[in-house]
Amino acid sequence: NSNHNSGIDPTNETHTQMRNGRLRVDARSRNQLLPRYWPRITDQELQQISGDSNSIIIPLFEKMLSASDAGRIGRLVLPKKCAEAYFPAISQPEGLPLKVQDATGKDWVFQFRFWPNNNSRMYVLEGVTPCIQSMQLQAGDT
DNA sequence: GCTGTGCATGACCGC
DNA sequence: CGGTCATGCACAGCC
Repeated sequence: NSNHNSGIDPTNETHTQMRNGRLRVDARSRNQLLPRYWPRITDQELQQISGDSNSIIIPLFEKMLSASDAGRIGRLVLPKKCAEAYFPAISQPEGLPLKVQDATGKDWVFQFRFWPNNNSRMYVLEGVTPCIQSMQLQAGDT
């Protein structure tokens, strides 16, 4: 778990909630992300995901899928701060292919890229349709 | 037509 | 009121 981070005050609210196994909010997420993207996975769910592996899994962010995320376009919009905090830095719009592993150990490859948007960027994952269909994800799912 | 790509637009929300 | 992001939409290829 993330308690190895010495910056966490053991008496604060986040820690208490984690001890109760009810709500986990990683300290870095609290600092950088809007509350709507805070990971809300429970310790119990996290333990189920990690299974028997020796991996330490640190929740970074969660997103509720929009209709267009889960639709047929196959593109999932990434919240900008989430992408820039936790994904590789990309300087070209074409971005990078990202290989990611789901909780069952299955590998997926998504293209992590961005579009120019006003004077900023919109980050997206392309090629998510196989994953979304395989997991039968719908709008509103996390 | 239809479908995918690349961006534009505008509602919405946090400040 | 400025930035974000869900979705609109024009354009290009293709059938």
